[in-house]
Amino acid sequence: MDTKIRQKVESHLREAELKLTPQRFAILDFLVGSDVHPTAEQISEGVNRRFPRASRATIYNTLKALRDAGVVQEVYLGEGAARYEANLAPHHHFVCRACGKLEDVSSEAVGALPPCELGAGYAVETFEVVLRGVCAACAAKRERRKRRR
Amino acid sequence: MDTKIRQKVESHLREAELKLTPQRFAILDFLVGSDVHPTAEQISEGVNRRFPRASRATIYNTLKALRDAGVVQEVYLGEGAARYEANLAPHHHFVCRACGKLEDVSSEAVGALPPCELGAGYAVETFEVVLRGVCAACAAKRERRKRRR
DNA sequence: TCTTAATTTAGACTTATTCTAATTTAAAGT
DNA sequence: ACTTTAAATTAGAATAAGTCTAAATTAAGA
Repeated sequence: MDTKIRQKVESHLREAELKLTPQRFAILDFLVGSDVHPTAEQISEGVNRRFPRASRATIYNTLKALRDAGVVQEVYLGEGAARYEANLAPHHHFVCRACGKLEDVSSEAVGALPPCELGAGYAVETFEVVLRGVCAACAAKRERRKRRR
Repeated sequence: MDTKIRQKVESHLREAELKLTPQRFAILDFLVGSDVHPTAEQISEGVNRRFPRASRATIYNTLKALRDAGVVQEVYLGEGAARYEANLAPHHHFVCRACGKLEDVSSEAVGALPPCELGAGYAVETFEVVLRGVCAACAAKRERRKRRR
């Protein structure tokens, strides 16, 4: 494992006051090195290609612990399984209607939400935005198809 | 059933080119009359208190059909089960961190998203916002608790 | 090294949802 | 009203995602 990533992972675990177990290293390392927002199932497959193996319970326990520690984000899009990522920069998501790809969108790109009127007494602390549409690659494909006609 | 709601439900079903079955009436009627974003399970319980009964498969099939027809919205918050509502006005959601309550937030209250920079070629068509924080009722409760000390 | 609380494990269990194949029915046509 | 038929409904089996349990292991502090 890349030493730099290993150190990053280690500091995350320490920060979260979690024991530094090989399983946790493996899971968090896998997530740090992934940009596809894998499901628990995919994380399990990826991690278990090599030593150390992690049981299903450990995969779920670890993901939950890391989520609670604010080290990973859990994303629900209603496609069955939750998806995970280790992107710590505040961000939102874009889902392509055509290819289904899930991409991160930086918080800055979305900008601040206009102060919303929720009635007196409401305190909004965070917000998540899911943008839906067609990604550049799919849009280009469509354009080409159109031109061919 | 209230004649007005029945007509509303009927026009929705016709619009969606769905057969007008008693089960569909019952399900959609239940949703129109609910403001709690029930789960499929809760819809099943509510509908099956009285005639006509609807099987589990029908509940799910109907909700999916209505969702595809744009008549109901399916909301996923990662709490296990999907939740449903018949609010056709464009809107977003607020989840209270303290009591877990899910509330609608009108589109106007949230306002337009600032034109986001997703890179060339991206076409954003819709977006959903989930606001999280503390609702007025819970905020008041906390305030009272604080003062008592 | 010893201790202990935290962690991991296999596998059983639960919950949410989908599937299947047989039966029924809404609605269009006569 | 009566027939027809594609669509819808049904009970229950099947699947998928995640949680729980209780025993075994282990990280980390004394």
